[in-house]
Amino acid sequence: MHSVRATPGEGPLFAQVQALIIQRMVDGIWTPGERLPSEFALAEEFNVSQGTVRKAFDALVHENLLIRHQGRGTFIAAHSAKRELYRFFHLVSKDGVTPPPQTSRLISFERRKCSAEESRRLKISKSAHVVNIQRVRSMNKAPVIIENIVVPDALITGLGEDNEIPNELYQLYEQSYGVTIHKAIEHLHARATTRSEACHLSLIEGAPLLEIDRLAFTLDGTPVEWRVSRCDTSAHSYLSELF
Amino acid sequence: MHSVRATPGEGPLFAQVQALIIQRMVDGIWTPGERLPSEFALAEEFNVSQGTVRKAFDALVHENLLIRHQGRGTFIAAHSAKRELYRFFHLVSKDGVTPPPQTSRLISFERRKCSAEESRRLKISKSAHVVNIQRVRSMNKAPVIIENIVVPDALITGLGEDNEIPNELYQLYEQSYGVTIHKAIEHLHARATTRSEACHLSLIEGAPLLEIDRLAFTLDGTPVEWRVSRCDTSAHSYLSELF
DNA sequence: GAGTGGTCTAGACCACAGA
DNA sequence: CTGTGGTCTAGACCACTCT
Repeated sequence: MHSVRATPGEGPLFAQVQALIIQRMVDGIWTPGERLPSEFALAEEFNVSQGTVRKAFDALVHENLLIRHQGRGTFIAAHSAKRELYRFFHLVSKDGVTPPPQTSRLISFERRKCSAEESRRLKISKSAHVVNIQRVRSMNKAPVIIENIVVPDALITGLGEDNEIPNELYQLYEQSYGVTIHKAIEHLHARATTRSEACHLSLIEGAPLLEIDRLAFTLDGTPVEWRVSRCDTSAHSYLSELF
Repeated sequence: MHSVRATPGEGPLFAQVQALIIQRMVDGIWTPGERLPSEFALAEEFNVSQGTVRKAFDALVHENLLIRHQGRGTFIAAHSAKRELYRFFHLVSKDGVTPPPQTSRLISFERRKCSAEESRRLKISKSAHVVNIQRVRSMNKAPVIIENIVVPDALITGLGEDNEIPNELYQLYEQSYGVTIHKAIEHLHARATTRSEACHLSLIEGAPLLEIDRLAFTLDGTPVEWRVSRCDTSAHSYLSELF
């Protein structure tokens, strides 16, 4: 069969195996939560040794793309509320380190043509449409974050029409639209609260706010969501661990 | 010799090898920049196979503790200006992503008894002494950050007496005092500029500032430095990548 | 018990650096 | 040329899960 070796591709075998696995995820052949064939089965299919498949798996596990369970098998990683909390939500309460439970209140929801900036950030055509969600997130019943979320309409057709908008959007993208968020880049600034923000967050106008400007990407590097969160950091802080 | 197997310790062999290697770094037997024995040499010493040593090395390379050079050997990772920039300095210019060159201006330097808060954060005795540095960092000649740095005096005796205080302190800690910063935890807040900060940063009082509260740790988890940086984020942003 | 991943070993060959 | 890490293979045994 020589599925891998017949097309030598580039570089080490394990990297080629890795790329093939990722490609199957991108193509939707393997979906989040699904169990992969065993290491030996894949080794036979790709005509490499089991150790080579293992090495490819190892790398993908480190990238949070696969999850192994001894005795059960290897699975495509899926977003879960718990996982999401730690990976993509870095605001922690000031004293304890525990991320408090959250609720969201929708402020506005609209489907409209994208702005020039949105077109640039999301790499979509200037005439494309987007879904724009604004909401306030509360922790322990106190409003803490005001979020402005922009997603290309094409990626999530029908969102908000027949279904509720859940707290954890990334699970929704994944489960309902087959869009898996894999990476995000955040730019943080300190900004003064505007009048309308002050109203939503029970702050005074001009108070310092932490602004988190996040662009989220799928597996193949396509930007999927642009989210700007403005956070009241008087009782919380953004946690960043450097290794 | 069965150096590893004779004392079965706990868990997998490669993890024990890993721990032994880390211990030698903590003990100063192997110092930053130094070349380690080859995989085969260590395998013989520890009485394991070369593959097991390799697996231990792999993990340590992922943790930024070792660096491999094909054909040359494996080395203890050392802080370099370039490495430091990417690992522990996340402020980037707003437009380009390139971290601009920096200069520092010393505001104050003193050796004194630690405060209660400093004792708590640095886990040192309430009667211990600390070195306290305050300085302003500029990027492209404009003042951007005001830093307040507190280090236990015991760890860096003599600092600032006979030598200059360099821009990159972590290199100094490592090279002059054998203290290697391996991990840091940062808590970010938005804060209003105080009068004295406003003066140093050429801002108006009350303008929003990004405060970075960082605790830095050595290999064995000892806190070594407490640093609070207050940043003007009008032309820069704190970059955080989530995977 | 059968199947899976987890660990460990042993040996082969390659690519690179340095004397 | 020698020694190093980089890759790949093959096979053994263990620990865990499920039926």
